[in-house]
Amino acid sequence: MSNRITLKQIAKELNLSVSTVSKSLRNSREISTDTKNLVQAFAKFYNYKPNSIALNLRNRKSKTIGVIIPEITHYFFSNVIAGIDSEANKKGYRVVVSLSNESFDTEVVNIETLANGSVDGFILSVAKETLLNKDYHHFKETINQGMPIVMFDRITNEVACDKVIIDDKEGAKKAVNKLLNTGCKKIALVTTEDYVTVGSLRTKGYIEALEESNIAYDPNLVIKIQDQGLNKDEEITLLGQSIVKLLHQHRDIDAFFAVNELSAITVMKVVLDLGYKVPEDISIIAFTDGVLSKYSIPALTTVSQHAFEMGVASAKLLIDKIEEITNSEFHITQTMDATLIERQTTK
Amino acid sequence: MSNRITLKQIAKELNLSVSTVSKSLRNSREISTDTKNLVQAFAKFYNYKPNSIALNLRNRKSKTIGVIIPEITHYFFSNVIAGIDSEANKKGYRVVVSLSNESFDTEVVNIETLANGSVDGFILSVAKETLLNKDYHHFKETINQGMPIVMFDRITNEVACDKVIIDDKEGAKKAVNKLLNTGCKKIALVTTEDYVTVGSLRTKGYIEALEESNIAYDPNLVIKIQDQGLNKDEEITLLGQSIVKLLHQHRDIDAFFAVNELSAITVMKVVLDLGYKVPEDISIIAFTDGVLSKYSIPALTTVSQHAFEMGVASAKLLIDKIEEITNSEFHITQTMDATLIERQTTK
DNA sequence: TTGTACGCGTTATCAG
DNA sequence: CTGATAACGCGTACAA
Repeated sequence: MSNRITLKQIAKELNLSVSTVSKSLRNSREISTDTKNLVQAFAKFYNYKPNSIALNLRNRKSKTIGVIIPEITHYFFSNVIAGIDSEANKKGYRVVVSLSNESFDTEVVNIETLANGSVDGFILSVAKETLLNKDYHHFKETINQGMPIVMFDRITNEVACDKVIIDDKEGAKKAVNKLLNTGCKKIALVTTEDYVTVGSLRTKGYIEALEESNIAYDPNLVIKIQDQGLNKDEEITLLGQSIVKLLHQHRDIDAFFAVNELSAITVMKVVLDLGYKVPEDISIIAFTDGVLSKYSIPALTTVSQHAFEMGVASAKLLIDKIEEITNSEFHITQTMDATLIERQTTK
Repeated sequence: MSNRITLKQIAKELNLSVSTVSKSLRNSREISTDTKNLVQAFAKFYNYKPNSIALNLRNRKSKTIGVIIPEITHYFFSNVIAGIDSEANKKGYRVVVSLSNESFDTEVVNIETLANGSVDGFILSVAKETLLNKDYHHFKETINQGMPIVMFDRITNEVACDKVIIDDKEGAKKAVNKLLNTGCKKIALVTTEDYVTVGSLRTKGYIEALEESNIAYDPNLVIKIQDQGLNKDEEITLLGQSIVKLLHQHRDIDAFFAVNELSAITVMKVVLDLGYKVPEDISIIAFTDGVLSKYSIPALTTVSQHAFEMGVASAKLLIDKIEEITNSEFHITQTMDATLIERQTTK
C-alpha cells in the first residue's frame, strides 16, 4: 500500500509527458533549464524515488545477490555475510539471505525461488545433506540458465563455478606442527565424517603433518563427530562421551586438534573436568575464528578461517561474473591462507 | 544474462498468443484441454518459471521483508533473523538483510534504498547512533509512505509502529532476585549508557529489585560500558580495568549482573584471574542467550531473550500489516517474557 | 525543447 | 476457446 509518487503522477500534476519528467530528473540536456528546475523541485518536494522493481524489470537485473547458507547462528557464516554485505553495498548490490538449515530440499526450494529474476547470482555454502546425497542438479541448472554461482567453504568439485576456500590442509598442518613444535607427542583428532569436504581436508592435513614428522598415523586417536539425526545438544553430549572414552584408553594423549569450534570447546570442557591442566597437560587447537575461542577461559589457540575476507572475496568474484568483467566460461578457485592465532591453549 | 524462457518465447514457438499461454499455465477453464496439455508440457520441458520481478511490478508488491540490524555477527541478531526467515518462508516471503553497523547514516541509506519497492515492509532494531541522535525521521517518512515497520529489541517510543520487546525490567528483576535468593548481598551492575533503551530498562529492573528487598541502590556499584569511538577489543579492555578497580574498592561484592553477554564473560575472566571462585565467591548472571554463555566454563546463568521467537513474532506482525489483516492505524507492542536459565555461575 | 511509442514479463478484461 | 489490449513504472530511440 505504498503511496510513493511516480513519474506518471508528476507528469500529470505538471502537465508534462512522462518522458519529459524522466529526462528532467536524469538531467538530460534535451530539456530546458526551466522545466528541469520545475520538475526537480517538484520531485524533491514529493520525495520522488524511482521504483526499483520497475528498473529491475527494465534492465533485466536485480542488483541483488542471493546468499544461501546452512545456518546463520554460527559466527563463521554470519561473519561471511558481513563481508558479502560490505562488498556488495560498495558496488550497489543488495543481499538476500536464505537458510538451508543443512537440508537438501530447502536448499533446492530456496535456490529455485530466488532464481526467478529476484537475484543476479548466488553465493552459497553447500548443505550437509546435499554433500551426502551428492545431488547437485539444482546448482548445475541454475548455472545453465546463465546465473553465476560462487561457492565458499563447503564446496563440491562436481559443479563448475568460482569457489573461495581456505587452505584447509595447510591450516591443519600448521596447527599440528605447532603442537609438535611445543613438545606434544600424541595428538588426537576430532573431525567430521568424510563427506564434509572441509573436514576431510583438515584430516588429511593432520595425517600429512604427522607423517612429515615421522609419526605414525593412528586411526584410534581419531573421533568422528556423529550428527545424523541428532540435535546439537545430543551431538555434543555424544562427543563428550567419546572424548572421555578416548582419554581413558590413551592416557598419554597430550594434545587435541579439532576441526571446528564447538568440538574444541567440548574437548576443553571434558579435559578440564577430568582434572587436566590446559595447556600444561593437554594442548588444544581448533579450526575456527568464532567468539567462543576468543572469549573462552583459557582462550583457544585457533586456525583462523578469515570469514569476513571470504565473504568479501566471494562477493567480488560474483559481481565480476555478473557484470561480465570476467569470462563466464573460466572458473577460478581462490584459496585463502589459514593463519594460526596463538592464544592460551598451546604452550 | 539469464536465459530463462518467457511466456512470449513459448507463445512464439507454439504459434499461440501470450495470453493463451499464460492462461494455459494457470489452468484456466477457458482453454481447451489439448492446448493446455501442449503448453504445460512445453513449459515443463523448458523449465519455465514466471519472472518474479515482472509479477512484483504488476502486483505492486515484492513479497520481501527488509531486515535492518546493527550487526549480524552477534548471536542474538542472527538468531532473530533465523526466526524471521522461518516465519517469512512459511508465508511465502523472502528476507533481505542489511546492516547498519550501529551507524545512523548507514541506517538511513539502507532504509531508503530498500524502500523503493524492493521491500513490502521492515523489521529492524535501531542503531546505537540513531538512539543517541534521537533522529527518527527516516522511520517516520517510511511509515508515512505507507510502508509498515516493526521494531524489535532496540526500539524508540517516538515512532508509532508495531514493536516486539522482551520484558527487560522484569527479566532484570528475575536475575537480581535469583542472586538475592541465593544469598548474595552486594550485587554490582554492568550496564550500557542510558540511551540504549534495553540497557536502561534492565538497569531499572536492577534498582527496583534491590529496593523491593530493602537494599539501598548504590551508584558506586554500577559500571557503564564505554564504547564511544572504541573498537570491541578496546571496549573490553577498558571494561576489564573498570571491573578490577571496582572489585578493589568494594571487596565484599559477591555478585555481578551484566546486561549483555560479552560484559558478563569479561566479568568472569577478571574475577577468575583475580582468584575468586565462581559461583562460590562471586555469582554472575547475564542478559543474553548467546553461545558464549552456554559453552563458557563454567556455563553462565542467563536471562534468555528468546531471540528466535522475537524474530517469528516480528515477522508475524509485519506480514499481518502488509496484508492488511490488522488495522494499520493501530499499533501493538508485544512483550515477551524473559526467562531465567540457571547454569553454573549461580548457587 | 517536448512528446510518442515501445519494451521489460506478467495477468486481467474484453472482444472475437 | 483464443487473442488483442492495457496496465504495473521506467528509460530511451525516434518523431515532431
